Amino acid sequence: MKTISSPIVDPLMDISTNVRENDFFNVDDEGGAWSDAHANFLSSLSEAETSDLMKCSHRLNLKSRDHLFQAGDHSNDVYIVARGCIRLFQISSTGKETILWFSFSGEIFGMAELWRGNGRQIHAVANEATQVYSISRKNFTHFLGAHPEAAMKAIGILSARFRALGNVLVGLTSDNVEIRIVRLLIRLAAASSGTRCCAGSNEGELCVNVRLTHQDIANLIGASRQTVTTTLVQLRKQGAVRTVEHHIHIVRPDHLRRLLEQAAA
Amino acid sequence: MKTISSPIVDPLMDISTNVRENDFFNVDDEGGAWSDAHANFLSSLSEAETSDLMKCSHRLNLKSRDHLFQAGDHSNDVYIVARGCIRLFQISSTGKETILWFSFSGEIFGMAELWRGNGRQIHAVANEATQVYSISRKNFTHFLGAHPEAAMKAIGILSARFRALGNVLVGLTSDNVEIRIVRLLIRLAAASSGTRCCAGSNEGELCVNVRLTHQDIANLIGASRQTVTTTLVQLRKQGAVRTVEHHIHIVRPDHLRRLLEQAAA
DNA sequence: GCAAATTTGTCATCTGGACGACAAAGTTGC
DNA sequence: GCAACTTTGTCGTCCAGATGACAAATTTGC
Repeated sequence: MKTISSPIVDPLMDISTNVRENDFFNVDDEGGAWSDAHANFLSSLSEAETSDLMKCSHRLNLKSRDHLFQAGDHSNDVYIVARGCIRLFQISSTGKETILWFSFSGEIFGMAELWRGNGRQIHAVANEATQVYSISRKNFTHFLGAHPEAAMKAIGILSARFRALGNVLVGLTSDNVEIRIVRLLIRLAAASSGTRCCAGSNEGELCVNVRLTHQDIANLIGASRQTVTTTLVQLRKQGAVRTVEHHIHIVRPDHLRRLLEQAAA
Repeated sequence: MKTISSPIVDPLMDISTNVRENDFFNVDDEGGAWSDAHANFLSSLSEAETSDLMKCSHRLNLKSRDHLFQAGDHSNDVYIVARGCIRLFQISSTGKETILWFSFSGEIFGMAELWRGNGRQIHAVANEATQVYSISRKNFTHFLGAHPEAAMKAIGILSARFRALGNVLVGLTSDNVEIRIVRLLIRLAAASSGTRCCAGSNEGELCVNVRLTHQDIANLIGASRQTVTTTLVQLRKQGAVRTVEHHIHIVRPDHLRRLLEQAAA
């Protein structure tokens, strides 16, 4: 739980609480690939590395729903979230949106598209008011070359992301909608745990600190909006979750855990 | 189309034909992420890099169906396929197999799991008689540290793999089984194009040079074996594909391309 | 503060594809 | 070369979840 003290770092950047020791999260797919994947890149860097990276970055302010880049764009920057949340998604040939990822404070994104000439494949949109640092492809590859340690971390993050996506894929082919929603909520609770919940949360409750419409959830798990609504109503009736100020709280993590275990049996 | 001439490189390693200029493959998801992802890591290295890497590798011979590693294993090696084909898959909590990937000659795999302590998450099995080079985690990270260029290539490959997986995910949520099979065949034809087809192939025909049961295809696209059989029979009746010596040939690439276009409209 | 737009909740209807079952064809190992 | 096993092909049945439609509630922007 360290606080970054480098003077170069923006005061916005108080991402001091990426604590994921909560035992519950390990229920999720074998060893928390999801948490690894949401590792805080920025805070994993040394002071020298952070300083070097910040020197060649500049900050962008995004309002909710602002587009950072779209499929087809030829921008080739890497971004690090300073504060807020970025939604990364893809549009299929039939026009359907599939959300691949949310990037929270300290997370790096846009990396996977650096080494390809054909422009972006995915879309990046601010999910709420968000500040990001942008680093040009040239500066970033130069940075990685100069800091082999950081390059290893980048590979590690990319790897974790890859594994997480693999798990989603497996879930998609073998779990029903209810289980997929439960998994998603647990994952998002873990991923967003770095951001503090403004709303009061009761004892033992987990906060999924992302603003999500049912349509968003549907796009994340590959289901229809209606089915998501119905399933969520059920979970609420069971007392497993509740809605607090536009986001979901997991009231009874143990209940969700049990659902997961039942599905496996 | 270069041939590796370094004396350290095994004579088995005649992967001189990873030609992917075939225009057809670009039909596939915006810009051939799939082909990038199946990039030949080994032949992309310089002679000095190859030599360094080979020094610390040792070769393994696998019979068809031999297990290289399983989920839970604590082996931490990276592998490069010398010849043959490795199937990489995951088993869900309900026991269902999902094939994530096939690695062909020259491709590197096992990388995504280097940076995690909890052992393997996926399974690697020889899909046919296969030779691989194995490099220990320690040697590999050391190698990457010493060769920043190679590290960049590794990141590039990981990135492409990541994008490819993202595309599969999108396809899974928005395409029906027929389209998913068509996409798969096109992708595999591109990926396996480095291996020459022993069977005679007619003019304009593409060879999917991997031995696959219908069950395998089902595990790759998240469908049932029966549906795959039925769909494949249909495609065969349409004259789009044919079966040659345990593998599939795409007789009329244009026909498949048209199916894809229709689905998008 | 109110109109417009978005999101939620709940129907009834329809279907792609899963699942089980089984025979025929093909493959493997001793 | 034959027995055991695996894979293919084809049924009929069934259901999770997609789709469309609409009213109620909530949010947003001027």
